[in-house]
Amino acid sequence: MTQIKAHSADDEVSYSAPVLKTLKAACSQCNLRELCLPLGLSHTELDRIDEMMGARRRIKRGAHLYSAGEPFTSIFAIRSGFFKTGVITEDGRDQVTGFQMAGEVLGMDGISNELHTCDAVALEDSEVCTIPFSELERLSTEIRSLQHHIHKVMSREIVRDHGVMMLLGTMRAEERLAAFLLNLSQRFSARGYAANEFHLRMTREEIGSYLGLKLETVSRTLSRFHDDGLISVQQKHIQLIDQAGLKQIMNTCR
Amino acid sequence: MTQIKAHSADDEVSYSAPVLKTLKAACSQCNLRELCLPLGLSHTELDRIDEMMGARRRIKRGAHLYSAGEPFTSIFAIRSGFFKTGVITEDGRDQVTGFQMAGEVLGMDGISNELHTCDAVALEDSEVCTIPFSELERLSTEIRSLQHHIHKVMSREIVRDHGVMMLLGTMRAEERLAAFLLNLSQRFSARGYAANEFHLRMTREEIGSYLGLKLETVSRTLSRFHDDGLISVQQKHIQLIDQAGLKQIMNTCR
DNA sequence: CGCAGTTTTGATTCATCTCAATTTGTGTGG
DNA sequence: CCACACAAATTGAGATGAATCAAAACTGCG
Repeated sequence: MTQIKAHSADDEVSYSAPVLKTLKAACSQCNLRELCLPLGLSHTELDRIDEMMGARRRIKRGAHLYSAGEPFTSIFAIRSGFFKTGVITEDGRDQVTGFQMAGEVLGMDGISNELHTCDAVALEDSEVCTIPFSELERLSTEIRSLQHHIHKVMSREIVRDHGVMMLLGTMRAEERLAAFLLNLSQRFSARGYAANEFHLRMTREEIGSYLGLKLETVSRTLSRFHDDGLISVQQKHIQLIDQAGLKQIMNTCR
Repeated sequence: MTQIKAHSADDEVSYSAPVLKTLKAACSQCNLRELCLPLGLSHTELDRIDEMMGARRRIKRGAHLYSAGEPFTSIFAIRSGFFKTGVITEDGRDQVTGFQMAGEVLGMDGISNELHTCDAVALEDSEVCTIPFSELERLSTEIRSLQHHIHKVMSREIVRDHGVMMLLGTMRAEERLAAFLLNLSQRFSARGYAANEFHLRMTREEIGSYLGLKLETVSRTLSRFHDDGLISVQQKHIQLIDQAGLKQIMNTCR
């Protein structure tokens, strides 16, 4: 259902290549390349990667890119948009495991059992590049820098997860929120967006789930930051006014 | 300092191979092979893997296998013993990110930046096989099942981390402890040890750090389990008396 | 045998959750 | 385009689970 939209990719009409070609992701043309791929690839290597890539897919806000339990075949590179990933237990508990934005890779949890182990949901209309995983493995036996890059990306995910464990295991609510806001800021600015003014794509409940807090606590803590002049909050619109102050909270709180 | 002991590996004296050979890990001889390596390797492939492997290393209880900030060159397969991994922030906060036992792989967090990002400490006298990572990458371009196995192992680590995030984010103290004990039990029994009687290698404080609780809470909760007839606790000696009851606590608590 | 590190247990405090009411925002259909 | 309904966010008051502080008991090691 979600891939129907791929045909209407309106930023691709200028291409003169045959229809089938326009459905595919073209890394060689992509300005996010340095996020998904290693540096220093030759033209031939890039061509082979273009060849290997699967279709682009548009995911409407609220739609699932994949769900826990589905068979795993591909990982996904986010071309534009914003996602959350999360797991749900039998007894209905929900844990958001991460928020992902353009240039980040989704779905690597599925490799271990050939099944996706979490849900990936678009938080705004998004576009992803499908990367058929066994194709990727095949090609990476020939392009060593590509192979190493896969390892790096997976390792980065592990390191990130350790950071979240630290956050959940040792930090109090204020510290968690401060860390969360600073992390978002840093990632937005790395993508050329404003570092201290952004729009939250997720609800307070989703933030809370990610940070191990209740939505009321998230709301209250944001209000306190607001009152203390650290940030400005108007619903989902956030301005970081005193980044140094937020950093201080992250460390000094205890 | 920690690798000095490698020479005294006393279970290797029966080998007739030259000294240098006895220092190396021999996967082909290892009964933990199915945990570290893919199934269905040919003799030639196994030989090449043996060739690629680095030295075995003995790590005394309390010694570091590696520390955060050290340059990354190898991952490690645990041959025997027990480890903890953890991160420490500048402001001195300590988070145990995992406990590892025989057959599990350590150090994959280091791939992303060529630096170890956490500490790995032996909780009992242990032995590990050093796997030089760039050698492993080289060889895995030739042995596809090996390449896929690396991906699986890393993916499994990501899935495990998500489980810990769920635990830290949504569970109360009793649930965390119950989940922790059941997880240990399951891993011990997968290695042929008793499923419901084991020795904790870590302190209450280390358990607490892993579970996001204070050591007093860990102790109290264990005592409560004991009083309720779910387990028997005598210091580090644990018996699971009512596994079903523990499972119930994991789910029904809320 | 004694000492240091670990664990247990108790009393109290505090941060976060829970429950509840209100306000604000958003999307849909008349 | 407005009004209505529903979802999201804010705010308050009170309950509670885990942290903190403190002291005692146990373990193992030199």
